[in-house]
Amino acid sequence: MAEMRNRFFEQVLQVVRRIPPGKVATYGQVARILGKPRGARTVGWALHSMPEGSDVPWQRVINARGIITLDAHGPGGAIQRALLEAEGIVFDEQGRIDLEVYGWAGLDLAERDQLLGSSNIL
DNA sequence: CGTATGACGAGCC
DNA sequence: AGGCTCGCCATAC
Repeated sequence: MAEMRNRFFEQVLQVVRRIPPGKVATYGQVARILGKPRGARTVGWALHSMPEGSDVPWQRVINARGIITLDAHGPGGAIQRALLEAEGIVFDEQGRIDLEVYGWAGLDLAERDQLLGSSNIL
């Protein structure tokens, strides 16, 4: 089989690539999709060590409160915010994104199964 | 092989 | 309400 050592790192990137423009997902949500409901931190770690020049829309991942965690008061956060606003996402006065409006619905079961390698693990 | 490190999250003070 | 602590988990060293 091809690379069965499919690192968690890569699984995270695969899921993030599925987040459509104008939508956002939370670290915890991505972790849950990968079967690690308590692995939110690890998702953050995966994105922070992501290779540059990748096609991964990393900016679409924020925390559970709808707020940008990455360097919130520095250039990193400003860049992420700019990228999201360019996709049409609106931030409220507190710099928060309304997950009820912009939250990604997530993958349906078929997609998730396919992404995870479909070895009928569930 | 043990310790440290986060772009988190939920709970407690 | 806002801030601090503790638990989680896959890598890095």
